[in-house]
Amino acid sequence: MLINELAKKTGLSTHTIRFYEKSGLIEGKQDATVKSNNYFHYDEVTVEKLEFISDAKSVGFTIKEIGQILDAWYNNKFTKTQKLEILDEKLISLEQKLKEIKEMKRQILQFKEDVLNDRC
Amino acid sequence: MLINELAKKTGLSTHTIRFYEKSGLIEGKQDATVKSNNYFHYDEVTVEKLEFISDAKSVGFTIKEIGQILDAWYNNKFTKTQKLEILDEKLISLEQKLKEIKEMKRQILQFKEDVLNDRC
DNA sequence: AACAACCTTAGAGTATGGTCTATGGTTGAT
DNA sequence: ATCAACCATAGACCATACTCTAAGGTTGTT
Repeated sequence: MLINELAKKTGLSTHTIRFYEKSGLIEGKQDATVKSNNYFHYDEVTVEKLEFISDAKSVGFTIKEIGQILDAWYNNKFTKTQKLEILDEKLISLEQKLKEIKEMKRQILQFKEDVLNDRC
Repeated sequence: MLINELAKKTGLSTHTIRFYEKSGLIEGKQDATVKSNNYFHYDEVTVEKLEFISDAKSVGFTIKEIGQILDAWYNNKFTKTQKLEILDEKLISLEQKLKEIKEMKRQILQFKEDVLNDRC
């Protein structure tokens, strides 16, 4: 599929998709047999990747971190051990985020108590 | 205390503290009886606020959102009902974040499985 | 008095993550 | 052949959240 269809499928703008491509998160392919244009083609894996990118962004991962995860999963530029290391590192940071969010919830619930009891 | 001591107590730079002050998150007081300078003084509540700001930032709240929470807690520019509304809104967004992070954890564990079983 | 170590404001500069515009070429339906 | 709707690249512009620099004043110790 071309970029417009990819945009429609993922809900991202073509601008954003191009930005992610420039950032190395995804990659389209040009058809060597076609010489009249230089259009890029994207596959279903790219759709999956973009969906993952959206999810990963909303949990606070940076573009760089997301690139690492995608490389660990889809690419062969890392050894098995390196891939596992990267993924474990991300799991640890997710655990950390979970802890922080739970603590923040606790704190905001306390704020609510204070408001309810006119203590502030 | 003056800004330098505040910085040491909170681990934030004076630059960052001034940025937060300009953003309306905290507020120092000038001593009206002293005319030779215009130094700002900060109290223990400001220390607490800055600690909260750091925590709130790490769970992904923006400066604007943090300002709202602090206003809901410390200020009287909102009614009780409005305060509770703001805090509930933040609790909902924290729940949402928790869900997203758990889902991301699940996904990365799946990636790990795939790597371990040479499926990628 | 002189010096380090503080204080202030104003504004410039940086990194991240987009978002938009300009320019020019291609495709496909009429 | 022409026109809307696409495609590509390059680079400008934006918001957020800092981070730093410049310029000038104050304080406290020697």
